[in-house]
Amino acid sequence: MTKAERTRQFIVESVAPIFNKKGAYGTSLSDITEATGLTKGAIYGNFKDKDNLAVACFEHNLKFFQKGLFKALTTTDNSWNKLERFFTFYEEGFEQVYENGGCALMNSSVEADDGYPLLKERVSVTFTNWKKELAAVITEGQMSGEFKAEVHASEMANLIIAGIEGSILIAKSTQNKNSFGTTLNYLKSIIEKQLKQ
Amino acid sequence: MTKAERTRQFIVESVAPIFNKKGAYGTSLSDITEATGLTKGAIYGNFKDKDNLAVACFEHNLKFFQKGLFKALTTTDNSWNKLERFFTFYEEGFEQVYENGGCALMNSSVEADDGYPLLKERVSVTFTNWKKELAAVITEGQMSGEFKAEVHASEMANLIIAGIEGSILIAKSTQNKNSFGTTLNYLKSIIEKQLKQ
DNA sequence: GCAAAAATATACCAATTGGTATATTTTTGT
DNA sequence: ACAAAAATATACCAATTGGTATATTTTTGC
Repeated sequence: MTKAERTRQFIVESVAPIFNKKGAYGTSLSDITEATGLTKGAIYGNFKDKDNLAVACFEHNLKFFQKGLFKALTTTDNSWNKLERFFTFYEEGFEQVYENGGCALMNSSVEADDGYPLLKERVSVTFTNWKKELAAVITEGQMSGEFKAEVHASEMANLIIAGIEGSILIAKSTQNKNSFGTTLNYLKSIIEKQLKQ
Repeated sequence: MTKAERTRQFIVESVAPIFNKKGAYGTSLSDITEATGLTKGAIYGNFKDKDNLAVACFEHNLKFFQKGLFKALTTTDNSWNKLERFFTFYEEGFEQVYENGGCALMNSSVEADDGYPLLKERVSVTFTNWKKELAAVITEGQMSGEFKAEVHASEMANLIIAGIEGSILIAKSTQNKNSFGTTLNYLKSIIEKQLKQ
């Protein structure tokens, strides 16, 4: 690992939480130099411009989430246990998400709504993939006879994701951490009723 | 209605959609003067500063929503019909919300997360009130025997709001308008099963 | 229709923004 | 350990930012 690579990573790790909290518009270069202790020269030596740094930070913020998703859904377990692991991952990871400025997907989506076409597209694709992966687990459970056949898998996947994102939003906004876990568990219990034979 | 009041309203109406799309950080004074055709002098003659204008715009963006909520929930109808009206209001109003830059509550919440303590507080209170009003309708339905007694009203209210907000987020992000209505209806059908005796 | 008052425009301000050319320091392979 | 290369710091840039003092225009009550 070369010096440059280490510095790049150091910058991303230092700046990613700030971008997530303040947004790309809201984070200034002085925020960045202050957080890293580096000068503009060093920043621009490692990243072409602020937009490129913003995307790198988004990817970094997303990695944590993607790993958890992957770990939960790619097990040899039965389908409901996969979904349950998925819910547990969110429950356990929420504290960190909360302290880190909330869900990077939501934040980036809201900010990239106007302008930032690159980031906007990245967010859109991530949502779509997330939906697909969840829907696949549901379909799989239907094929094996574990889940009810009449459930519309992709609608259900959409609702689960919506419920999670909305719960994060409310918990953050009302500064009520506990409300997330409560709502998530309630959602889980309803989903379970809907899915299980 | 004095000239100043008319101008204030004109400014808010012209600028509110921009604030909702670009955010308070992202909207510059030149955006504002350009959109209104007025000069800085006129803007600052009517609003103390940008923050005050931002709050006024937020209130304006919220009015539409609050009126609909009020209309849906304050009828002499039975409780489920109230909730159904509520869902219908969102379904019908979504087009406008979509074109206007999304849910003002969500956008403001995400942006006001860091800084903007005044706006942050306004958003928090609005969410809390929304939750209370929904929960009250559910409790009312339980008292009259229309809804199942074992349902936890405020958890259910939280889940409904989370589902709606999350659905807006996904629909906007993936630029799939239809997904909102589909998810909303699915949510409604599940809630109905949970609530009705 | 005419002063007084209110609203708006003009012309400015310091501070900050993202970004860059160049000088200096630090890493690197040998 | 030393020269070449890479990384970082310094010093600058034009443009834009939010904001204001003052001049001008428009509205208002009489």
